Amino acid sequence: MFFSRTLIPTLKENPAEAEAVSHRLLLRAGLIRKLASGIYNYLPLGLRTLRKVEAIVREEMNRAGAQEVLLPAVQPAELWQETGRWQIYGKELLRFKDRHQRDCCFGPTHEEVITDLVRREVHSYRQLPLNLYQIQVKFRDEIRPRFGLIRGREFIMKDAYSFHADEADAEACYQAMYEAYNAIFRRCGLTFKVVEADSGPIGGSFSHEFMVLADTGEDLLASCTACAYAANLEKAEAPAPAVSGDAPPPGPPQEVATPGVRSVEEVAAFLQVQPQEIVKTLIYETEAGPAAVLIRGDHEVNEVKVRNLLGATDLILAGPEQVRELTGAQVGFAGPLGLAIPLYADQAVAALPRMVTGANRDGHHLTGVNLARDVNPVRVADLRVVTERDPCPRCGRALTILRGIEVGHIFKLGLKYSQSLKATYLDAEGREQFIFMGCYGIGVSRIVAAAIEQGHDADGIIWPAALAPAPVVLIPISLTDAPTREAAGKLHDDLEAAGLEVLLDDRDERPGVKFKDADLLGIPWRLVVGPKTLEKGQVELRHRRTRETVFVPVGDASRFVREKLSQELYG
RNA sequence: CGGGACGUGGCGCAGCCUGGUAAGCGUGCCUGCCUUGGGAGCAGGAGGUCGGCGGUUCAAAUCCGCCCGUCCCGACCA
Repeated sequence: MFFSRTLIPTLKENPAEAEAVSHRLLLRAGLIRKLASGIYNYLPLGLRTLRKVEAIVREEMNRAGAQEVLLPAVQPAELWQETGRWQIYGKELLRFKDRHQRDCCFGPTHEEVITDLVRREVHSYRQLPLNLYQIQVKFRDEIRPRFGLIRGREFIMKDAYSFHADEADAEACYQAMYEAYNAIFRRCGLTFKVVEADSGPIGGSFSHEFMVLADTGEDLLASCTACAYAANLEKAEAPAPAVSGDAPPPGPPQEVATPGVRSVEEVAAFLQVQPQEIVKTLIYETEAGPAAVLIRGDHEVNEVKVRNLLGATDLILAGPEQVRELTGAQVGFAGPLGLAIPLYADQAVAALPRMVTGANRDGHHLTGVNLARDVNPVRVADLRVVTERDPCPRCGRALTILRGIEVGHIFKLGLKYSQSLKATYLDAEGREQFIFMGCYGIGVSRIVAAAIEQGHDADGIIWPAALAPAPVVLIPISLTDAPTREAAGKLHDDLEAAGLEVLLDDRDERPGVKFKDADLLGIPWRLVVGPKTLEKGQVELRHRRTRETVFVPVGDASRFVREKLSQELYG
């Protein structure tokens, strides 16, 4: 590969539009260019890395017994209406009409299409199990695309769907995918963590996410410092608190005037109590009506847990008008006493012998409230977000909160789509059964960005060897020096003949420019050919990450690089 | 959708408050000379309807309005 003949428009300066490291470097290294918000062109080197990721994903998926297919990007509305998602999926679903005024969408995911295919073609238990995957362009009209390839609207995803005669077989496949995913991310050279995840609106009983650890990650995860427990913060379980031995307060709740004092901090300061003695009453609206959620003042509500407990699809915090209507007071003074809507309390609230709550009266709070004694029946559950102060729910040791970028997610889907789309098979006894399903996604283009978030320094990208657009860059110091030019040309040919991709920087540029670009591009190995070292029959080999430099005989360079690389790729 | 910021040659920016003599800097690009181990130097040159539309004015990159685009924060803590 010749630098001078390849479109690699590197940038000296940071583009104004890019903030995140990976976004900046993807643009500066000339790997991508933006066409519109959240929509990017992949340039030759960016595409090469993308293909590297795809190849690893393919190999491991095939190895795990999955078969590749390619499904359409444009899908008819009818299928989505059949599963009900035409209604449920919000504005993220890009909808449009074809020339016949038929409703269509650009696929954000392919459960409908694949299930439709399988229901048409699979009718017998003899055809199961089946694991079909594709590497496809998806479109999700994100509220706010950001960070370049990390949250684009158009992106490339590997999605696999498996079909089974029974749940046990689906679980075996889930396990196989779990292992395949570990292999994939390991081979990509990423530092990642597998976490328990909420299965979300896709449904299903359990699921895992694969998180690339990076400080810039959008996701928070709780990870045990001692055992293997790790979970998305949305999912992480809070330990049940010890029940207090303290007796409830002697008298009934006391109303105290707290004019203009509404936040937990203000109430704590005003009443001279600890935040953990105060209880926040959050009023939610759901499709099934309003509900109140009680959370300790020093805790945060976990809306995913609330949503799951209530079985609600729509869950939004009530606005000031609804709060007044339901509580009789403005926001800041809501409390559980006398509320005529369903009450839900976090288990930490239920463990409090006495608490301070709003009085449902402007400018007033109640002290000495006891949940069991004073309040209407309350459903108690784990409804809060865990913190680093909480112990691990499995082993009791310390938890730590990390940031990650979600690059993979595996779900056990169950019968959700096979039932709504009537995908059935006949079992050995001739009975019609719904097909059991699983689904498994990998953000292929996101991996490219995640690898950069994890691998970079002040000079540019540091690719894992497996993902680099090319493993070697070859820099001739001078093009006018015939021996240098010839030696570089020969090395280039030798390396390519040995099956290595090599980027020969044949541009008529000064060495400094080439060094800077080589660093920016993040190519793992740099071979420099120059008159000085050539006199000694040597070339210089430098490692991008460690900056370690060795001089090797010209004749040995090709073999040497190959050895170094295979060490890096295969340990 | 709410808040904030931005939009001036390919890229990064200044000029705008205080309208005219402001189309300017750096970099990149082209030509030539020179140079060649960490983004060299000199000389010459190409390239911009100042995001769009409308308004105010004798006069608009500059003031006003609308629109479009882009980025950042938020869209949950009572």
